[in-house]
Amino acid sequence: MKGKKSEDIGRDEFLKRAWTWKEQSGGKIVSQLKRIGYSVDWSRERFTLDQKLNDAVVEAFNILYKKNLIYRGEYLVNWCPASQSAVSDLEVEMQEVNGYLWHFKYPLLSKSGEQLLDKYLEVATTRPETLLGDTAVAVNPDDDRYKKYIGAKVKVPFVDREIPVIADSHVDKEFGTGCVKVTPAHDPNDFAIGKRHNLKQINVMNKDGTLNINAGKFQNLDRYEARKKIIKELENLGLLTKIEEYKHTVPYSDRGKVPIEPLLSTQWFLKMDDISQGCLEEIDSKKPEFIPQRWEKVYKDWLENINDWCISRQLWWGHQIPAWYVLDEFQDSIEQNTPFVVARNEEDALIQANKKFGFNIKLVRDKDVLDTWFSSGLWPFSTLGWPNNNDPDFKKWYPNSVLVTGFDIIFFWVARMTMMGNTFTNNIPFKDVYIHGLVRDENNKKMSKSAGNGIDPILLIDKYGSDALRFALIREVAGAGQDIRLDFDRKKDTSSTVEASRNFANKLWNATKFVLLNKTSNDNYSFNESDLNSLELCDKWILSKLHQVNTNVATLLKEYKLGESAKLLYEFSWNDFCDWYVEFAKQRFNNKENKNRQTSEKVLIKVLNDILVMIHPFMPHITEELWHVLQLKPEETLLSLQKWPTQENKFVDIKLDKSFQQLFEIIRLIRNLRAELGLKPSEKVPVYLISDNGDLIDFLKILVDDIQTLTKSSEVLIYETNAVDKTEFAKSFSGIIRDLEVYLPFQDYVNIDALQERLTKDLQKVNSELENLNKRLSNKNFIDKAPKEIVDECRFKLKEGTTQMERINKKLELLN
RNA sequence: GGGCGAUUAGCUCAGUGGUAGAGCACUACCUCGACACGGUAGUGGUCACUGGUUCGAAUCCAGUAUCGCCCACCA
Repeated sequence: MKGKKSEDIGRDEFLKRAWTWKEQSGGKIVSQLKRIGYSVDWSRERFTLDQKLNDAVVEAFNILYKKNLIYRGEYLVNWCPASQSAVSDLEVEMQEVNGYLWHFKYPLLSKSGEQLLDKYLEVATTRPETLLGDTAVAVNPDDDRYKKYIGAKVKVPFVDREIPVIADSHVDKEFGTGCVKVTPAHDPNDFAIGKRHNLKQINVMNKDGTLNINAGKFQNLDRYEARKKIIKELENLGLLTKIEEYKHTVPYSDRGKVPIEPLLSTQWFLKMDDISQGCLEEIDSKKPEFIPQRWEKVYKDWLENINDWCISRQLWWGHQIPAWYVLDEFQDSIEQNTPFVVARNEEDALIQANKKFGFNIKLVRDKDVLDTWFSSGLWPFSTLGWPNNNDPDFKKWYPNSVLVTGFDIIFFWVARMTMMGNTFTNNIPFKDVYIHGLVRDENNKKMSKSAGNGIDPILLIDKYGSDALRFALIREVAGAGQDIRLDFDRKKDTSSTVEASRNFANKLWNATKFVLLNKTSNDNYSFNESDLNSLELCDKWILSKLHQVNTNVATLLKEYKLGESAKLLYEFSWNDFCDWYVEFAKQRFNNKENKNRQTSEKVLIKVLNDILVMIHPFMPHITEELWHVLQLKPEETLLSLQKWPTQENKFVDIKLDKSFQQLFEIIRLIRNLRAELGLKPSEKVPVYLISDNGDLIDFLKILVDDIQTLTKSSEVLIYETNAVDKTEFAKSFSGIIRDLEVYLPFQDYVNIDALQERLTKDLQKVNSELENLNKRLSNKNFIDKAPKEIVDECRFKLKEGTTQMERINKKLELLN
């Protein structure tokens, strides 16, 4: 095991060796060291600890120590025998294993003396080897079976220790035999019982997981070998009564991947009660505010049930604990010594004084280091110059605005930062905590290094580009912190979600190409008075749309709705701008006599510019590039530094939006009718638009050329209802969009069978819809209780549906 | 054992009281001067299940199932 304490190679040597491991560990060592403030010194080929960060850590330790929040004590800690270090509760992972529950008997002694009775108490355990450290047997005080034995003694086999039978309400009468062997030095539960009953703590294990001298004849055996041997010998003694198969959870070390051993040892602890209490008070007033909100409960629950934090680690990397011990010439162990903690930069003075006065004492610094999360918890302010509260960075940027992170790190990091921040700066270090989802693999499993189910982002970046990957992930995070299941095809290294984003990037690229091809001047895109007067309807429409998208995206971003923002921009760019506006613009550019060409250009550039600026945070590279060629900006002028585009309110025109919406529906209907007739784009036929809505007629007349081109019609004829004789359209397909009728006369049609089939299907659909509407409208309750608008809408739909049905019937008639 | 989230088109997901949407995939047509990584028109769904509230439920409530995650000292 790398960095194993027992090798005792020394801190310097470790860092030297770590340098040689940095490659074979795949960067793991480097990232771990960097995270706690080591930097890479390439010239000296070693890692060095950032002095400023180290000073901050020492300062923090001192403050906490002086407030009596840090203490050193002998407690049960989660001991990882592989890395030979204590680990915190959070680094323990529970794993379900198929194990056994062994039942065996402890011989009872008579109450008066040492007389061995012919009676036994039966206990059950999953870890028989710990019996060597037993100091009591506990029963429930209300258990009638065992009441009479409370106060008696039993004899522990092998070590021949006489231990008392005690009563403790923790014991469950129903489970196992109802008798629990109590091993205060090797089980957290038993430790608590031991405290309550003042039991001796007998440690039977060494730090590497082998048994120690207290284990008697089992000394030096590994914990699992000892288990086997003990079971065998218990059986030989006739004390083993039952072996039950038993599924239970065993704590494993996250770090060493071996079962944790609860071990009695001397460690440093941080008292959490007061600190967490402070944060609990703050969270009541939304400090910090969690987005999505549901994580607040998770954070709160954890703070409410927190235990003291074991902050010492027996590792070589990290910030060494700034505590010193005085040893006289005969001592070489610090275990039993009282430490004293000194402030930063005082160590030297201490050593000097010691020398100067010729004290014949040894000063030894604690060898342990701090849990990496101790220094990470200081990160929001230690990186801004703290403990110097007058540092300009600290003054300007603290508290931070938002922390973006995954939920897996709420306890490790977020809570530690809020607690440290609250303690040292009287401030929660950030206003908002945005918790994003995690990427899952195609089997819905969390991606992790250890499971090996990760997706190498480089594969996707090589194939689609980093902008595409970034945009795809943002687009998918829509459901506020919902996990992302990437549709990654492992065999082909493809993902259709990322591919769609790549296509979008390509669309932006080509839209910009179109604009550049048609650009005639290098003027900027700001409008003057004459431009405003020569804006056409479609210009006004796209500017109105742009304004709305702009404000909506700004609002969504403020609410951290990143996915929705991305989707909105995607739709606006592709559907409104590329599909419709660019097509309108083509018309204007193709018309050589167009006097407003300059204005059209300006609108086109303005809209594209704003699209690029708004999409920039989502697709930084391509937008930066396109923006530069569009605006002819020098390399040093960065899009990243541009302000969010502003729009003029006067461009918003909801009525115009609605008119265009109807226009699009009309165009789609014409295309649809042409498709039904099987007309090829080259086959041009006239189309008749008929309405008694004067405003609509005026509107359509202005855009008549656009309708003609976009529907590939030979002619678009617009009439008022009473000005036309509908019998002329006897042989025509028709449709209706609100108050406008569309007629498409024709000579021939193709694909009669297919069309007939489809029309019949349409008819069925409309019929069932009408049936539904009729049912609702004939329901008295509905008429009475539903809002008027809904009822009216129903009536309108019924009318529309009836006309639709007539038209389909007519079409079918014509086909026969 | 406790808690949280998910379940909607073949796939990945939006939609949170008025009768269902997007992208990909699929079908047909289209190389038309930005783009085939494209355009146009389509096909495709008992909104996991069972009850309840309501004139009306994918949407609100209760329960069930499946999947996933987090927390937890039953020896």
